[in-house]
Amino acid sequence: MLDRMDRKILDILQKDCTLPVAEIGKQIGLSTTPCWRRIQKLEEQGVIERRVALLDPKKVNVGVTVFVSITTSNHTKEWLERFHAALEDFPEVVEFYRMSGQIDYLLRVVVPDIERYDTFYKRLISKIELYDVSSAFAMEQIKFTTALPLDYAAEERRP
Amino acid sequence: MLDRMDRKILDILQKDCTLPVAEIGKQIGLSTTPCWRRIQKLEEQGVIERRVALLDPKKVNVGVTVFVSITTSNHTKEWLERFHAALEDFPEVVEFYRMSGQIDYLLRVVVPDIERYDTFYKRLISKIELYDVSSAFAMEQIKFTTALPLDYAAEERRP
DNA sequence: CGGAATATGGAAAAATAATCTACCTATTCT
DNA sequence: AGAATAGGTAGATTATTTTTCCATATTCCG
Repeated sequence: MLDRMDRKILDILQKDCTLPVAEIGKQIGLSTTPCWRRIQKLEEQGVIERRVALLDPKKVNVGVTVFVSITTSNHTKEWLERFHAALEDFPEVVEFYRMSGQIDYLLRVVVPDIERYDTFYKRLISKIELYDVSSAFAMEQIKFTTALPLDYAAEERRP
Repeated sequence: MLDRMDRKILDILQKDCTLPVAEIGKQIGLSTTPCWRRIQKLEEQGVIERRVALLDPKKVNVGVTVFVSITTSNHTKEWLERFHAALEDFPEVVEFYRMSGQIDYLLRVVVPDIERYDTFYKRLISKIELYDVSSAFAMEQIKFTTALPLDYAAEERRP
């Protein structure tokens, strides 16, 4: 269970993990040591998975996001494994979900432009057979955050 | 332009931004000071936007991802602003795109379970009028990374 | 109830890392 | 040749993390 202090710490670290522990402590009303211990514990428990640098997509030339909906007719274990492995190899695929409903899989792909998406697409379908692929282009990224809501963490988690 | 060294640095920092500069330097074959200077520059240029802690979604009780496709009939400026503002207020909405094609907007929403999604959905439609809303549930998050591909950053970026 | 065990908070010191400066060298470009 | 760029070393300074030691609650049994 995460108490109010833990959630305050996580709230801060999800926005900026460069702040000194002493500063975080000050913000939440805790001295350095207990604040530091809580952070350690959150890391041990795996609540904090890691700390990473976030880059500006445009500045690394991947300003275009495409959502790719995939349907497959092949549901064998062997195909699935090849599919997963294939997508791991594409750094352009930044998110990959197995879905319920009509669509089997959903990808979020980042590329510099539409031409490059086409190149990616060709490489994808040459690597693995897919029944149906449909691409939807994002015109604008209005919101993107890695900060998860913490309100639900106050309750007991389902097992 | 980002040269090979910059990309190596970014590659490391996208995975783990807690490493000491000296250690990063060692990994890429650069002494501390020039490595440090490059990181400073990448931050000034805004290539590195910020450094954040990533949490385990399940451990903060938001293990369920839902993609929400929204179509609207209202395209006035006033409606748009209210729409954007409304979604900013929902911490469950972690991604929000304006799309081309049939669907106008796409959201990624994180919640603890389907019941909670329903609660979210009701709050959403009570806040703003939407023409059509369609929800697709992710059964499994197979891949999720904040690390952008860096191969395209080697080229000149379009203005 | 008393007291051990546990959890939590705090102060201060020790260890580590970041930051910044100065100066030197090699390479490239004009 | 001279300017500009990039890397290197060394050292001083500051900032931060990590550890140690201690105090205070709170809980849980016998």
